[in-house]
Amino acid sequence: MRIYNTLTRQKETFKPIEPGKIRMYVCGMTVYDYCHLGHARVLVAFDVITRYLRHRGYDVHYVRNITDIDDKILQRADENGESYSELTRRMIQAMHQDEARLGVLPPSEEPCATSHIDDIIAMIHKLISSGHAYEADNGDVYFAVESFPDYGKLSRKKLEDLVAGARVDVQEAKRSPADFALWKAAKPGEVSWDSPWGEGRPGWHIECSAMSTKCLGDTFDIHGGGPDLLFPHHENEIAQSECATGHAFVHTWMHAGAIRVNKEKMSKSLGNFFTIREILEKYPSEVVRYFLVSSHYRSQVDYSEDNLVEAGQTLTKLYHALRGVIPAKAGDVPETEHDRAFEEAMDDDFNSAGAIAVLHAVANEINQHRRNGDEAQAKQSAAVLVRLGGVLGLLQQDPEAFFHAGADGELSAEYIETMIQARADARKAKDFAEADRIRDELAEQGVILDDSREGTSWRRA
RNA sequence: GGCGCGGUGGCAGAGUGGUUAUGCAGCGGACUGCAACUCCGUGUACGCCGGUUCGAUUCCGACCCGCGCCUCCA
Repeated sequence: MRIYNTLTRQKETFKPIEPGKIRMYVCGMTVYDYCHLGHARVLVAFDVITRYLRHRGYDVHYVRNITDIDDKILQRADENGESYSELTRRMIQAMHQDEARLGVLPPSEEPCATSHIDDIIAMIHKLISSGHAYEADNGDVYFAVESFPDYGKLSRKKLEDLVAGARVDVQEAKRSPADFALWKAAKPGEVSWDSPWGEGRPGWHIECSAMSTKCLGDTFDIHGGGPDLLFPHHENEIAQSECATGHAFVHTWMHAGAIRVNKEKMSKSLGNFFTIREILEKYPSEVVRYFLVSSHYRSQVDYSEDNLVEAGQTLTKLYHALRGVIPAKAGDVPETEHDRAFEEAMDDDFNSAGAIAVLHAVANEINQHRRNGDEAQAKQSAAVLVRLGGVLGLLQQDPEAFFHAGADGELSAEYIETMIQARADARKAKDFAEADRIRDELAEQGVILDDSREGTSWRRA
């Protein structure tokens, strides 16, 4: 299996530190607002990666953190007139709902920053005593970037360039402009924790270093996250962790690609981001997941109406192959050439787009068997399709449920069934004008009818 | 300015030194009361210019264009 490592900028043959086991950490979200599409991309990407690694027989310990204390959380809670903990409680709950709807399995562990203040303080303490951090005049504690010769190895930045750059926040209290906060002194009235350096709270980067090493050890296999975390967040994590533990931090760094919206960068500052729940009002959740999985996790994807509609059409085709076929029992279906082709694609840096092409080949095979009247073979192939789809977190619904799922305000299933019966009566009486009128009427309301020997089934457009 | 990624057919999106990606859409045929679904067939491709090679979309170099990070953001 080969995985692209951001640290070396190339695909490498993957070898776990401990045979058969994989320790993975992914930066989760800061819970001050609902999850947006960018979060969905990272969530789904690492969900597919975890599912595939497990499919390959690895015991995966997947840790994804929650940042539940930071400036944005305090600011938002203040605006809302609620406590920071009430805000984060609500947002964590919402995140779990969104995840579940996208078919994202929960991580093995989900540590929160505020539950690990002791570990964070212990790590800062180590950094100060080893000369990698210092307490500044303003009460903050900073990491001394110049004390770590490897600083910049992940993002390939040179310290002199960063220091010379105009965008670095120059603060009097810092020794070097590129130094970053490990501990922030509390302002009056702010929520805070006691520490050797006075009341305050952790900086953003330190929690990930403290929690990842706490949960997974000084050195672990994979660390992932969104594309914009590469610098400074992950660069800083490396500096903190390697200085504190004296060991290499992470073997393989993985970063998902960015999401664009109608060919424009999606970002907080542009205000053009969509939350997952907004998107799920317009499209079925599995269509959104299919859209995300149908391109490689590192590529940039463009969210647009056209692209989502196409994803829906394609997923519909796959479910059509499964409709009316009861898959054979998984245990009765030996590995096929499709399984091998699927794994060949996924072994190459999780090429889910290539893997989906295999799904289409299997669907085509089901349809051919059915056309040839070979139900037994169709059941076998259907089992393969469900098995491989499951590795991507797709095609696990009952096909009828997928076709019938509708939003509020759409025609009810009962009404549709009644109309189908009326049309069947008309057809029996050879009153095709009436039959077509009913079909057209339903079509106008977004319901498409499919006739077959067994009767008429329906789906929503 | 510094660092990095990419330009594939109408669209989406893989991949490869010589042989079909795949999907959506289109066209022709079969099936159907007519459709839908499905099946069969079919067209359109690798930004530009050089180089290496028997042969390059695939390797190398220059150029053009797009994008990302360098600032809170996944």
